[in-house]
Amino acid sequence: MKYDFTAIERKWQNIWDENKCFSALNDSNKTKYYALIEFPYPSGEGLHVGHPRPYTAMDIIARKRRMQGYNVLFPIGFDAFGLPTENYAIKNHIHPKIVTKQNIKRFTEQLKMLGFSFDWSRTVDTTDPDYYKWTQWIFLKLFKNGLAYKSKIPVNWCTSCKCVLANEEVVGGVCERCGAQVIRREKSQWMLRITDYAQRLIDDLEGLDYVERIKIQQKNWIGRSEGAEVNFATTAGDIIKVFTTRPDTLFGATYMVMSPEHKLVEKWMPLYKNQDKIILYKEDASKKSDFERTELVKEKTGVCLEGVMAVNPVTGGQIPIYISDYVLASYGTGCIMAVPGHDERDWEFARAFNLPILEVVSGGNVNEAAYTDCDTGTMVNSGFLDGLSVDQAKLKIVEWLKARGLGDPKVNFKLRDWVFSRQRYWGEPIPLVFCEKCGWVPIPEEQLPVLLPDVESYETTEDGESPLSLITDWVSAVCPNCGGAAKRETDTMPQWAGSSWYFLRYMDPDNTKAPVSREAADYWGMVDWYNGGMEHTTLHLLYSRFWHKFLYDIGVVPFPEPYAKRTSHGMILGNTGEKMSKSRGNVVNPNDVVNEYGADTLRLYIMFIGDFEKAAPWSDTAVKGCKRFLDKVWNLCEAPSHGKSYSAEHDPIMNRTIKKVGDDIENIKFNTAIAAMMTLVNELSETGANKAEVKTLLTILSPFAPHICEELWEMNSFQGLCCQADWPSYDEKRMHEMEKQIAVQVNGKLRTTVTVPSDADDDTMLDATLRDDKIRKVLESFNLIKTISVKGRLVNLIVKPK
RNA sequence: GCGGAUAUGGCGAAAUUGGUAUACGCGCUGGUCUUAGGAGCCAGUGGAUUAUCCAUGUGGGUUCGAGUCCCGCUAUCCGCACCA
Repeated sequence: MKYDFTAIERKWQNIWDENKCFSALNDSNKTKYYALIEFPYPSGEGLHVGHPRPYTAMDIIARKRRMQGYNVLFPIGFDAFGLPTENYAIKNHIHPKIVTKQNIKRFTEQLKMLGFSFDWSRTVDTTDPDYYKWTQWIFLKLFKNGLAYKSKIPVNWCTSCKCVLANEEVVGGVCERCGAQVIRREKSQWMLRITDYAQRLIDDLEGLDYVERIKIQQKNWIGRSEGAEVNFATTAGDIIKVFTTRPDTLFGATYMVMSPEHKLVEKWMPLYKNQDKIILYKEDASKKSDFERTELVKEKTGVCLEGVMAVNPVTGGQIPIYISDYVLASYGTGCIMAVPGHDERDWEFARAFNLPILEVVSGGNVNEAAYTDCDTGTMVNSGFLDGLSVDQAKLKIVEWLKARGLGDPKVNFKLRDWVFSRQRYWGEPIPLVFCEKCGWVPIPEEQLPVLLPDVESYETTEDGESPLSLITDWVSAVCPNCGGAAKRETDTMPQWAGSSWYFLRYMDPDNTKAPVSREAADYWGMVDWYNGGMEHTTLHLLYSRFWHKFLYDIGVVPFPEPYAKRTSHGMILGNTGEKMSKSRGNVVNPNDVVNEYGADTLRLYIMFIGDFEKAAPWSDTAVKGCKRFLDKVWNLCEAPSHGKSYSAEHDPIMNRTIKKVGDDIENIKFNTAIAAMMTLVNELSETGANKAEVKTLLTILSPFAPHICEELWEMNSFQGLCCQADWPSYDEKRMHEMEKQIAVQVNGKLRTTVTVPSDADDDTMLDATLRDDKIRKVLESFNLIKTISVKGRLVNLIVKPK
């Protein structure tokens, strides 16, 4: 018979579906296992060949867990709010709802075609009012707990489109759509106080099984640093607060730098002798993003605030104040004390502006470069700190400042609060109204969801407000508090909102009383294994951990962290190693691969392509190798000889392969698991396999290539379905061959190999080595000084000439 | 700039974690079968001046032994808060 993958794949997908093979049960006496992928954004382009990489990986885990006897939850859904759909709607005048529906339909077909063992009965869609009702509910809880607030913050503003732009829509300082100048403009936005959770978000990483680099990136993103807040008096009368991690260098502070947006810079405007220059500089800075400001190793720019001086609190000396764009308003207090002797950026700035550079920590040469070492230097030129180490000086100076009310120890985080509002249509409406009398008032929970109303046009208004603001009927509301006239909030939520809690909804997708019932949350507990892209490490992962901790605090969920284990996959690149993108025209559509080779081949290849954690370029020709492998499997397993156990000849490799494949799956080394199965099939093909061998092969291969295994399983009349078989066990004692080839080195260089029994001890190995002709020849002219033996590996002879 | 990573044949990669570098696959070469081959099967395949020597981006170091550990370079990729 021929391997007709098209017919086979459709056949088994239907059978699995009819038998509800992959439905997770909420009442089961089996141990639960929750495997999670990042749900896709249903884009108009459809699935591309990068999607199946993480999905296949977690499908392999889910299928293996079922075979190991777990009650597995492996769900799927759609993160469907967002910019691309909205932009498509604007361009083509189609309701995003319709576009989303079409895209989800297409994605569903494509995902089903690949044979993933998702529980389709629990599918969620973030744009479904039954879902976003609970997203709004969570927002209201945050609001009521003081974690949502309004604040003026700078946004990207397109001067021509008159709308707020996402950073991604700003390319090289101009608007991606129209090419007009983009400036930074202040706008009042809803913010979430994620910074209140900063410390817990760091601390609780401790007990989690995340890949180490993910933990490191999260910690660095949150960016905790210890230091002090120091008050500097000014000749204008105001106090400037600065945050510094190096209070020990306070004697070396020879000037100050404020961000151009600092409130005091504006307040002091009448005092300046060089107003024009300052206004010009502020304007220039507003055209640059934070990224551009700190990006280049460029000449430092800035302007002195002539007319105002600051006072160094320890020396009492007056020092000048500058504004410069290398100081960001969003970090610390938006103002720094500059210590050019011991900070690189300050040093460069001081050089550019001819400012004095003072040495206050000895050990370097501050005329050559900033000396930033904290471990070895001693304090100098620092009055009462002289002679102390940096660490001692830090403690003493903070104590000194505190006693005089001039400063305090302070922990600072790089993490900023989460900008939560968007002036966009395609997002969850923020369920608040503004009442002149009562302020911001939440919509009563029983009135949720606040439905997204239909609009004529999806573009933002002239002054950058959400299109919802144009629907006057909808905007005008009654204040739930006082019954007076009120106005609805017209901003919507960012796409991150829906994806911050979706994994909870899968546990209990049809609940109309709560986002998730306590019973379901108790049973399913933490997500056991969450795999996703490295690009989500800082934002999505952090946002969802934050929301989850909040839900834990208010008693919705019984555990403080959402994900027990987190791994990440690398990207699939185009043929030439570049990112796959529509504009490059190198996107590979999985449908084409499935039509030509079948879903099993695609799944196998995408897992074989390379290290799962690293990026890998797609190759059209290399796919064939996996198809050839499946052809070989088909030929081997079609008609095996009878045999209830492995043949003596194949016993070691059978046991070894079971162990290797099982271990490799757990360690996300799918590529070497497949290589091991290829080696096995090559060996079995030489002599033919028996029924027992075929059964094991099909079982361990089935998580990777489930359809062909299921068909061959049936052809061999094995019991039940392959996907419901037990994961095979192996015998450690039966994994090894009787004999082993070991390396023989002379002075560390390989000279020959000898064959010894696998369990040979040092003496036996040495004996065999010394009996070797080549080695005997060597020893005729050299004296043996020392031997090093490594069991089962090598013998190294250290020799000297006679 | 800040943060995270990577570098091994013509290509994707592997290496029991300090012990025979290049497993597995692609490609290529030769053979075979065939009316035909862009199918299948068999053999070969790191390089060279081949009894040996040289090879894991690059320069040092530690070690009996280094792709793996340490120090210094170089190059590349990802993220940077309103893309998802």
